[in-house]
Amino acid sequence: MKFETRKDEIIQTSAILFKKKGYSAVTMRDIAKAMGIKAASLYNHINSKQEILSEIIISLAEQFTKQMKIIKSSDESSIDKLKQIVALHVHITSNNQFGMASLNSDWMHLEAELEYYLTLRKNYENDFRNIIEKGIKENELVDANPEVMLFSMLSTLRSLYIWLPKKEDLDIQKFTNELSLVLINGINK
Amino acid sequence: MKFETRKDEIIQTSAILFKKKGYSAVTMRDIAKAMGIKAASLYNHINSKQEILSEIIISLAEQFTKQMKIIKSSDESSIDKLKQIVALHVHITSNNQFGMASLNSDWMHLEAELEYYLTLRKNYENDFRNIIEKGIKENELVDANPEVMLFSMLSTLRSLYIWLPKKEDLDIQKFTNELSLVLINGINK
DNA sequence: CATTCAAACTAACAACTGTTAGTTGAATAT
DNA sequence: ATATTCAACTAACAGTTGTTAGTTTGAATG
Repeated sequence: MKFETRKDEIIQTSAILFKKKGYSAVTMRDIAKAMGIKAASLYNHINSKQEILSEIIISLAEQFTKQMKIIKSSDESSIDKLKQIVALHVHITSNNQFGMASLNSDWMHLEAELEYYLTLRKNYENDFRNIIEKGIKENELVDANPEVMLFSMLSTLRSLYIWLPKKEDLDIQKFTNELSLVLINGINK
Repeated sequence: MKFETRKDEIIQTSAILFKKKGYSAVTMRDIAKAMGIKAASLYNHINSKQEILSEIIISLAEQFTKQMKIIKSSDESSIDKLKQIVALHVHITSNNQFGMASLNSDWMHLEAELEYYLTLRKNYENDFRNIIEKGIKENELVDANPEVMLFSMLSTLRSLYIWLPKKEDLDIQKFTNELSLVLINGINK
């Protein structure tokens, strides 16, 4: 692992610890110890513990928002858009295993940026839902409850950070295809 | 809400707070305040904060284990067993919205009972996996990666505690059927 | 009426929390 | 050589943490 700046190193080190124990259970002294320095030294690079969490979560949330904007305004079929969403989640998660844990488990500990995060998430879910609803309307998808479809897909995609690390020697492209298949075509023969 | 004992009331009240902020961010004073008493008074009924978490999580994990044992040793088809697993998760989660949040998010803060919990979980996942693999072998399920199938279903089922509460006026039976359909048959027309 | 007892209370503890202030030494720039 | 900057340090803070000890209360029981 290499780091752009010392601040970046603090953030990535923190993300590892946050994934293991959660934001609240990790102390500034824990983070410092993991870096081989004293807690007070961290403040030469960051302003607060809160800032660390915020940097981890917001940057990831903005990546999702940015890519979703591209996906939704493309002119592909609904199924293909859904496949692209699957690929998006696999891609970001495989590159940010630890940060994604914070995004999913510690977002409620955001303070100044909580509202902003919730807006990003709401918009993302709405875009996702619209793609599903259009797919149903245009007879690409089965006529089932779109809310249940959204819930099922999103739950799986949001849990990727738990599963991806367990398969270290994973072919990402292959996994993306397998996952798309299961999510879209189900498991019934 | 009514409670069997005062200890029970502490556990259920704690579960509500744990869901909102996580185990580590909830203090004994928070729990006491929510009950209208002082923190020290909690210790007339419980031995430690840790015990509260343990009671919440282990009792739920044992419910799953117990029911899985029944499902796996029945002589139904693999598909029907999977449908029963879906129903099991919906049932337990709808009755334990708050506790399920701890089970999914705060299990790593177990101490004395951590190992026991991990054993229960591992066994549960193995039983789940065996049902899927048998389904593939007997041509009931598509010949896709069973690990991906397990991951996808289990992720969705484990996230139920987040989604169920949002649909207060939900017909549980109907929801169970819709969810089974999406998980098993997919969303593709 | 006296006694018992569960369940509340007050007061305190030692350890730990995030954070600030001021200092030091080494590397870099002038 | 001198000055500046960076990034570490020590020491300390005020507040919070889980928990213990000992005490009071009020209702049920004898």
